[in-house]
Amino acid sequence: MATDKGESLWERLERPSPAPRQTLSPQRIATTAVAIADAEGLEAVTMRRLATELGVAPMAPYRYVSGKDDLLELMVDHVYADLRLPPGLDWRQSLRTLAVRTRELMLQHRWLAQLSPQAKLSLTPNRMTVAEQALAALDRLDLDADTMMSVFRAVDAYVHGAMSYESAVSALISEQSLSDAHELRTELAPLMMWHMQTGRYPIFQHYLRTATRKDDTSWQFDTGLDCLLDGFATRLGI
Amino acid sequence: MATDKGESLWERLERPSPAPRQTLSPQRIATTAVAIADAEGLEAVTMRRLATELGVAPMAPYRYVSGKDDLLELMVDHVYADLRLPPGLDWRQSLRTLAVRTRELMLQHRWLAQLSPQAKLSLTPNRMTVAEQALAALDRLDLDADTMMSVFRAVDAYVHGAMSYESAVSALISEQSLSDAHELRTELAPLMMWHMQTGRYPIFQHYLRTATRKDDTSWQFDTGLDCLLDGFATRLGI
DNA sequence: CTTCGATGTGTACGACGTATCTGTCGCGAT
DNA sequence: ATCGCGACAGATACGTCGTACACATCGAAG
Repeated sequence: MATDKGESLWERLERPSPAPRQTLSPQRIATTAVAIADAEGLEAVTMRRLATELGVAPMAPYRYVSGKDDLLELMVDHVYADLRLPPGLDWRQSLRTLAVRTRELMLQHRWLAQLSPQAKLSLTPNRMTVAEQALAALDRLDLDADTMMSVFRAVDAYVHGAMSYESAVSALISEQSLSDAHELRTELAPLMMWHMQTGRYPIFQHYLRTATRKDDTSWQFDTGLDCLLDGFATRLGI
Repeated sequence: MATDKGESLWERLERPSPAPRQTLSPQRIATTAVAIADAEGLEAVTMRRLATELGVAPMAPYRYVSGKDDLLELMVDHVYADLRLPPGLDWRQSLRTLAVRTRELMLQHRWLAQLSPQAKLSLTPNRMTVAEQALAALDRLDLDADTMMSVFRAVDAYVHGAMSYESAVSALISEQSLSDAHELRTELAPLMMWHMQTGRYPIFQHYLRTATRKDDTSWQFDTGLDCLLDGFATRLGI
């Protein structure tokens, strides 16, 4: 009923030609969606917003992704394309750079660590490639298949868990447009104070008073990671 | 305009008395919401659904929780009340039972592991208590505050990361009403086959063919955990 | 009896994901 | 040169969600 409304010819000619076709592609959709998420956070990534950004009708992207879940998978795969492991490293160097690079990736794209677990689970080509590279480094050790995989998974679990926490904190910081972690703590102080005033958390309180690396997230990440790697070394006999 | 519509007296008398007041409480809200999530998954937890289940108008719970985020925090705190560490354990036993109990909690409430990281981050009394208990076990070791916290955090990160993965898989299983993990694999087979046919993942393929504990998620969890604990032991000199 | 704060109700709005129908382009076969 | 078809994008609409806001109703204190 709206198509044959008063609009005729001239108006229709006025309308920018529906583009030389092939405006959309999974590539373009992925980069655009990632750009939105990088700039304004995951909650800004909306089917409608994506379409607007692409200069296209709300339903258009559905030709390429079956729904929002698909879009998220596409985004994950897209950013993981940047993650490659240099060859020729021993198992420990491999796992370590895997972990560190993944962390860097998640710091660059904070939304990555905020995705729901099932979006991160996705068996995506670029994620598979990363896994394969890490497994390749472990394959030389003559571990049985189960152990090899569980070593890989343990590192992956640590990285994701640690980054979930770290990027939730950093999201809190930028959400309130605070400049650094120290300001965050003074912001959160009332809540923390309330907890502490109950006197139920003496050791935690002691930590808050005496710790000197509360803001050194890299150190915290690396320390835990190195412990984990030490564990593999001792338990599996290098 | 709807209040003084035709409705008069008899209709108003018919209306069930607005209940003897104090129908709602944070407690009741939490248990009800948790029950919904346990039974039908996190996506079934809706403000409207919650209200219906409580026998109350959609906006009523807002007197007690400021929004959906608050509700999620309340739910997290509620289930963590069940998690206590027995006293008198050494540091390793403490961290291990902390991890294992947390895993059990997340298996009991699969939605826990599916929450967005910022919902899990919440500084909730019962979570604080758990942390305090774990830190207490570490406090006897004379580590500096930073190291102590990073040990605790590493275990927490591992647990959350591992359970994110595990419960995403188990959600996939129940989502398609498959009876066990083996059926899942035959269901996922086409996708996996497609990946394998590319020939780009030879080591992964080797794992799929020769691994015998692919479904033993407890073993996988415990193995990674024990490696991590070994790592603390060696790196920190017990 | 009146007044008041605490508590639950009713209604409504805007945003979101997405099903479906319709129009239009480009290309290969006739 | 034309026709028709399949791939592509537009337009519209529906149902559901979170939640803002104004109102009604209760219990108890004055």
